[in-house]
Amino acid sequence: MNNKLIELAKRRGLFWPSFEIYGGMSGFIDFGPIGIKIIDKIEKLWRSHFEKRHDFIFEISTPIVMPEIILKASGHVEHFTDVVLTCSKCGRKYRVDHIIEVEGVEGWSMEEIERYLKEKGMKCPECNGEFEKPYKFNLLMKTNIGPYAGDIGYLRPEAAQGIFINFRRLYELNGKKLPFGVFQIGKVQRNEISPRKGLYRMREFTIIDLEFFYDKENPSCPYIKEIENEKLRILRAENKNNVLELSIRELIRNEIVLTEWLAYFMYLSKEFIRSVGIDYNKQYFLEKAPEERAHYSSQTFDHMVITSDNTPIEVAGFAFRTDYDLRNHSEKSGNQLVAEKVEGGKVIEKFYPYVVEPSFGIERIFLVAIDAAFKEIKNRTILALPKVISPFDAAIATIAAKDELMKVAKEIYKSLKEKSLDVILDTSEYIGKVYARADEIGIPYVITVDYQSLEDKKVTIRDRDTWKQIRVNISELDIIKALIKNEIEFEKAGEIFKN
RNA sequence: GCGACCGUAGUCUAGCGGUAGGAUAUCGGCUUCCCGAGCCGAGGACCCGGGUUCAAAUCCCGGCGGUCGCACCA
Repeated sequence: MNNKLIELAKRRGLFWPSFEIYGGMSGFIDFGPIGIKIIDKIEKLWRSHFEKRHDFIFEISTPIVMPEIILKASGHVEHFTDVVLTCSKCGRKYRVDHIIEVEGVEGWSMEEIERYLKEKGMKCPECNGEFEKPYKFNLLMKTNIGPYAGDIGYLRPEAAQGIFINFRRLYELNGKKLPFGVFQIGKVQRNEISPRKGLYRMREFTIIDLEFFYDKENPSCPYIKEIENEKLRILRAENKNNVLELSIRELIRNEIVLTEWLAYFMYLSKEFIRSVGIDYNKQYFLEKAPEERAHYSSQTFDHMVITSDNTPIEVAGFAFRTDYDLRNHSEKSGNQLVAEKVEGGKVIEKFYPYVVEPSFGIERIFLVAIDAAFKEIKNRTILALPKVISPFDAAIATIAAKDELMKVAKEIYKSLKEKSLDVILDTSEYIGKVYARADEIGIPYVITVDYQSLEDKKVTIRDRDTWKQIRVNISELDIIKALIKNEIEFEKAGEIFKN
């Protein structure tokens, strides 16, 4: 990631490494006042794409700590554990299933693995050295719930399980109708072996998991018709060299995407990621090969974004979880997490709904958004964020730090706040500095009170991207709302202003 | 976890055995001032611990972090 962007982030309060005064700890990031505002707007924008335009998608919130039994049922305790083999000679580490290619090796005890290695005389494939004793590495963060050591808890590695285990209630709340989707936004933890690359691989991060439940015998998505000609860029698992550009119709007809709903959500995701400032041609969906997929998934696409230094970053995942989770939790809990088929007022069948899961990493979306927005023009740094995710709608400045100008600026600040505009007052400095500072954190507009404002009750609005200015009546400043939504052209929003 | 490099004000950086310097940011003063403007003034730093030395930011050892490469990445 761009060093200048990191420096900007620390200097202007977007984010910085956590626990700094005690030396720090990689994999954790603190978000500052400006970073949080951007994150908040990204979440709002996500809601406007996925929640607000559907009446069958709603939000819940469940605990971060989970009793062990839940993550055992979900398969995470078993599958999130890697048995690692270390070569005593060259120090390379391998996952045991990469060395011992025997069905069910994940279930073996450490002793069994050690005996097998000895019997077969297996050595390090790189240097032919002997292996050390195998050991388990679990990516789940472990804790105890209450005072008894036997009550093991884990910090959730995904927000999904909190939704699955509530299926019965959620299904009831939706009037026992399918399909419907439930999401939650929250922190999750994964004990990564060696987190790197700043914001990219974190031990704690914010996820949006959307679990969408539908009847597999009625799998069609009514929105597909509207979007079937829209194209997605796809990288197939069997041919990772060529990005294919395929329409939604082709993806479904050729069974490249196995379910209509998954294709629909992938389309929404493309639009969402575009709205945070990422061009179509910097996005693609990467199909995961069977051995690359999570244990619960029958098909997975990763939504990738190519950053300014040409690195692909996974910002979202689309998994076809089938009935894996509801089935497992039903069997392990003894509760029937099922939907009902009713005919003539009678329940004639109970079944497990199928699940497709769009899952988003907020910090990564934040990362690609600021990366794409970062520009250097004429020795100036500009974070050209889309206006909807800018930390503020506008800054209010004065041409000089004079009391009579400040008074007007404060009145404007107060009245725009009352009109629900997200504004900040920055009146203490030379105007060029205010503009530069506003540019650096991506504020799209700066409203400036000058001496003439005292006479004509007008102020200038300066545009971040063009540096053009218009002059508008103070009483009409809520035109900023229309400007933010791109409902009106900047130069038509007021009189052109020139010095 | 292994290897290489690195850790100095909020930020960027100079110093590499002898008073820790600059830029920028911050604070105060002046400045009728539309793109990091100018002048004056102020405060602010050697990651932690141990060792060598008359003297350590500097050399050595250990720790903690970071960057990159290898490995790992549900």
